Order: sequence, then C-alpha cells, then structure tokens
Amino acid sequence: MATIKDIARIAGVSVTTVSKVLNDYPDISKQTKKMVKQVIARENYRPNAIARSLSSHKSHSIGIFFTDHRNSGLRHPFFRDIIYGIEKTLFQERYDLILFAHHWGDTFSYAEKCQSRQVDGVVLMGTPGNDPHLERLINSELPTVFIDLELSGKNTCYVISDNVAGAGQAVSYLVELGHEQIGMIMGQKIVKPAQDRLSGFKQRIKELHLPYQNEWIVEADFSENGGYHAMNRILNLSGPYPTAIFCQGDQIAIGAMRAIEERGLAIPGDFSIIGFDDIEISSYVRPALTTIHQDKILMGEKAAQLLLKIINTGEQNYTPVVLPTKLKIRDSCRRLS
Amino acid sequence: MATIKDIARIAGVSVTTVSKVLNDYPDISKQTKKMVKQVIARENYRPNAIARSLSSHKSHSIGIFFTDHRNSGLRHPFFRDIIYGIEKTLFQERYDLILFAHHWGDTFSYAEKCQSRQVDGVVLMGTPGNDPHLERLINSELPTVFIDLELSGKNTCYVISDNVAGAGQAVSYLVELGHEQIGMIMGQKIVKPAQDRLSGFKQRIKELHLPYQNEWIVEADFSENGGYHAMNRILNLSGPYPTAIFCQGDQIAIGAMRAIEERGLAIPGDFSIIGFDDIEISSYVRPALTTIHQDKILMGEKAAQLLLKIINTGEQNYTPVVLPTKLKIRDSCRRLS
DNA sequence: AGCAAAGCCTAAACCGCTTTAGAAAAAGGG
DNA sequence: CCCTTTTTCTAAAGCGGTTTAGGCTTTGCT
Repeated sequence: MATIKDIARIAGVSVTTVSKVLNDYPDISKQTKKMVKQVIARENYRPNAIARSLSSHKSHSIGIFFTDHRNSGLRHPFFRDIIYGIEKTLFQERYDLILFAHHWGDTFSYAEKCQSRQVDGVVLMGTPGNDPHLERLINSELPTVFIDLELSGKNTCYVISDNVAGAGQAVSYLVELGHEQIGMIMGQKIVKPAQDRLSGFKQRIKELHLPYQNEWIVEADFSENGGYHAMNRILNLSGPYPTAIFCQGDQIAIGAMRAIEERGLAIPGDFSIIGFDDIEISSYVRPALTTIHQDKILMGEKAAQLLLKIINTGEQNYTPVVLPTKLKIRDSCRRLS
Repeated sequence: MATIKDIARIAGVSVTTVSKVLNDYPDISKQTKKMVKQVIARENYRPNAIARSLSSHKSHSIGIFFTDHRNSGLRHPFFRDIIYGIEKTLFQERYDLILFAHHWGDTFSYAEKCQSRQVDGVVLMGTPGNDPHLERLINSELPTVFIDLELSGKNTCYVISDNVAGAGQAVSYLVELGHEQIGMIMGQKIVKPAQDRLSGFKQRIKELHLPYQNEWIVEADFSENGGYHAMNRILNLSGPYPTAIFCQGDQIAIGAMRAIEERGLAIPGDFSIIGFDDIEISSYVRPALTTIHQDKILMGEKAAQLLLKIINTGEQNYTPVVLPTKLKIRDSCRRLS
C-alpha cells in the first residue's frame, strides 16, 4: 500500500504538499495540484484514515449504540428502520458507521469508546434513561444525538416522536368509532415514550369525559410476549371488558391479538385493537393492524442531520426534533353501532 | 482525555512500560503491573484505539459491506438476521463493526476502504459476483468472508446455505402432497443462490420424472413486487396452471400470494405456495407461508467464526461452510386428493 | 531599482501508541 | 568476589498522516 511519502517521492514534491492537495489547501498552485492528483490516481493511493484521524482528531465516522439486551438493534423492528435512516443520510456524506460492541456493565462506556475510536459524533437509542454512563457523554464535547430519550446538553440533543399527541390520536379515533370503554397495554414504564403515551392517553380520556378504569391499564414490555400475557390478564378480569385496547407498541398489539384469538374471540368483532409504531409486520398480520404510525426512517434521517449540524456548526444549543405521528387505519378496529 | 504519557508520568515509569502492561508483556514485574494498572483504573484511562492501530496495524474492528441498491442491508429481511449473527459473535470478542459507506461506482472500494480503516477483516454480502472491485479484495492479504458468494482465495472463504438441496426439499415436499405440476418464480439469475435453487429444482424434477414446462418457470427478482408481477404472468398463461409454485424467496412468495388473492383465487385452495428463506413476516402472513428455512443467524455466526479463524490462524486455505436448510411447514401448501 | 506583499512550497514537530535494541539492576555460579 | 545470566525497565524510532512557521520566488508598486 502506497503511503503519502511514496506519492511525494514520485511526484517530486514534499509530503506537506501532497497532504495539502489532499485537503485542498489554497496555497498550492493549480498546476501542482493537478500533477499530484494524477500521481495519486495513477498509484491508486488512498490516504490512511487511521493516520489521518490520529493527527487531525477527526475520523469521518459516526458511532452508534443501541442498547437492547435481548434483541439487537439491527433486528429490532423499530430501531432497524431508524438505523436505516441514519445510514442513508450519513453514507451520502461519506461517513462510515461504527457499531460499538457494548456489553451491559462495561466499565468503559459510550464516551470512552467514542473517544478511543475518535468518532466525530454518536447516536444512541434504546438506552434506559437511568444509565450511569450517560452523564459522561452528555458532559463531553462529543456531538451526541439521542433517539427517544429527552436528553440535551452541550453538543447533545435528541429526536423523538410526539408520543403524547399520538396516544391522543389513538383514543380519539376509537371514540369516533363509538368506543367508550378503552383499555391500554403499556410498555416498560422506564422508557420515555411509554410515559408519554400513558399521559397522552389519560389526557385525552379526561378531555372526552370517558370512564377511566384502572384495571384496564396493564403494564407489559414492548414485546409480543408482553402483549400476550397482558391481554390474558385483561381477559381474566371478572368485570366488563373494554371494547377497545390501545397497545403502546405494535409488537404488544400482535401479542394481544394472539391472546384474543386463542380464546376464540374475534378482532375487531369482540375487541378493537390499535397499536403504535407501524412496524413492518403490522401490515402483513391478519387482520391488518390499525396503528399510530411513526416515521422511523425520517427519525433516523433527522437524527443524522441534527448530528451533522452539531458537528459542523459547533454551537452550544440545538432545538430537539419532535416528529408528528399519523393514524394509519387498517382492519383491526371496528365501528360500534 | 488522559494519554499514555500522563499515566507514565503519574505512575513514575516510562511510556514503554505502560504500553507493556497494557499489552501484558512478560518482561514487566508483577508489582509494576499491578501498580500501573491501579493508576490506569484510577485515572479512568483508555488507550486510544486509533493510535494503537496506527502503530500495530490491527484495529480490533471488522468491516461489513452489504451491497444492496434499493434496500439497505440493515432493513433487508434476510441480511439483517445475518448481520445480527455476525454482530453477536464479534461483539463477544469485543470487536467493533464498521459499516462502510459504499456507493455504487465508487473508485475506491472494498480493499482500499478496509486498508484505510485498517480493519482486521471484512464480511461481504449481497455483492454481485461480477463486481470488478472484488478481485483486489480476494488477492489481498485481508481476511475476507463472503456470504452467498462462492469466492475463495488467499485468506478468503465463504459461507452459504445448501441451496441445491433446499430447492430439492421444496419439490419433494410438494410431490409428497400429490403435486405434479410445479412452477417456479426465480430471483435474479446473477446471484449464486438463484442459480443453485434453479438447478436443485430441475434436478429433483428430473429425478422424480415430473413434467417440466418451461413457461412455468418465470424470472423475477428477490422482491415482493417481483413476485407479484411474475405470478401475474403465470396467471395470464393460457395453458393449464401449475398446482403449486416454488418461490425462490419468501418475499417473492408473498408478492405472488398477493397476486393470487387479487384474482379472487385461494391459497392453498387453488395454488400451493412454498417459499425460501423463512424471513420474519412469513410466519405472520395469512396463510402462514410454508418455506425452506435458512438459519440466517447461524450463517452470520459461522461467517464471524470463520473470519476470526482466518485472522487468528493465518493459514492459507479454509473450507467453506455450507449450511443445511430445513423444510418449515405452515399453511400455504395443501395435499391434493 | 528597491521594497513590501503575495504566492508557493517545505522542514520539522506532533498525534498517541507499539516495538526494537539495549542499559541497568538483580540473581546465579564458580 | 567477579563474571555471566536473567530480569526488568527505558530511549528512541517508527506508524502515516496534519499543521505551524518560515523560506524562497514572483509580482506589484513607487
């Protein structure tokens, strides 16, 4: 592999000069630039990115952490689309992406790993807000963007969907259809979106003066199994059933649908089900799942754009991106007559 | 951020010594090692990976390329599971993953990008076999593993599923169910798995002395739309229909099912459909898709293990990994009576 | 012509670590 | 007790780039 020295020697100029044409410095004549570039092309030379970052403190790479214990971010039906959006945007700018090996309980974490690889910025998702390592990151200079976690600070900002409004949309839609008894299956309370969807739900219920029954709100996690078991708990209730269930995530909804069908009940005949996220399988499932759509790819794009902005402008404060959600009507909710 | 110099100064030893305890050299006394390690821990020092790779020519990182034009590898229902398997295995060994920004038509490609970031090895998938950049990679020293591409050479090897046998399993199963008129929708002929599934199909058809009708074999690509249009072409045929269709990919199968339903025909009533891959949605779709299962996560794991082996042993030749497929029976095929 | 200002190029220090060669100190051996 | 080994440590030369400070030509102006 040719080095900058070889190019300098072949071109008959100094190493400095080659470096300067590489970085397009203004104090090199057109002629020299052209000549050196020809040599570079002819020798098929490519500067060593590692050496470059060592001296320049930039790597033209972005770090990504997704902290999901059971399921990698890449397979997670929500995060994978976000990552795709990030990737698309960043690849256009020729950034490479670094997926960090992250183990729960690692002593060295986010900040150290990023500094070690000298990434120019980092995106985090799926991180619980109580992670003790977060603080060092937020207080560092490193440009950081969080997804679904409302953390900001020096050179750090976040993007999130408007979960409060989204939950409201779900309730309103069900009410339009004539539902008044509405239950909810929650995700883990520790994550921000779950909290927001809960408060959006309660808020809209109150605004519309609907009956609010505590036992119709059951906790689960954002998984099919979580939804399945939660729904069974509802079905085991003695009192009257809700006629509709708002599931805080599509995976929950799909699990809930399974539980309902196993009891020989029908969707949307016996229960109307509405989800949140609009993940890939939601449109394939039968009945197709009505849900609150989050534009996941756009979230990724926005996150990447925000990060690039932080990297390139270096101001101190940035305004978070809050994306609107959209009701996606399919077949899992019915009109009560 | 503390550097090795700081640690050396604080510990009252030379930089060399610190470096040696970091890399566990034998010529440092137990005492010194312990003392230096304490300082390192106290100062929360982490060696700069960039500087480290520059001098050691190792980066403890692995590059990944997935060359899929329309859909990123991360979203691709097949590759994303493979990547997950890779990630899982490599993260255990504390390798970081680098996703390379790769644009179709880039002058600098695989080999250069890898050398530039000094990755210790690289995995490629979704790469067309006729990519002109491939040669430089194969001829380089860089440990390389291909997925679904039977390329080997110095320090390079591959993992693939047994597509020939898999296609045979599909045919045999349909025949067991009493089908004799079997059609096939192909993926892009340029990719190896498509070729293998074709030959496996033909082979088994011949072995079982079944009628072989050319117009029942239609080309498409590995996508839902591809399957949809291909199926429509079959449905527009004047002659007798096949009773079963072997789709070379699940996405194709799902598209084909859509086409069939749009005509008011039923699955498996009018057509039995069998897919290949067993992607996530195949089990959610109704009727659930009977398919030839590929263990995608295992493929990723095997690829990672193979790569680690190449990196660590440095022999010249390795035996490719060919994984068996498995028939996964669901609801999209029926017994002819 | 003389002098300042541009324009163009280069030497050398540096980024943070690894590794080689060799020095100093400690341990054995006769 | 001196000499050889062994053990333990360090100086210094890289790795392949960037960047600062400054030197040599040209050019422009009076």
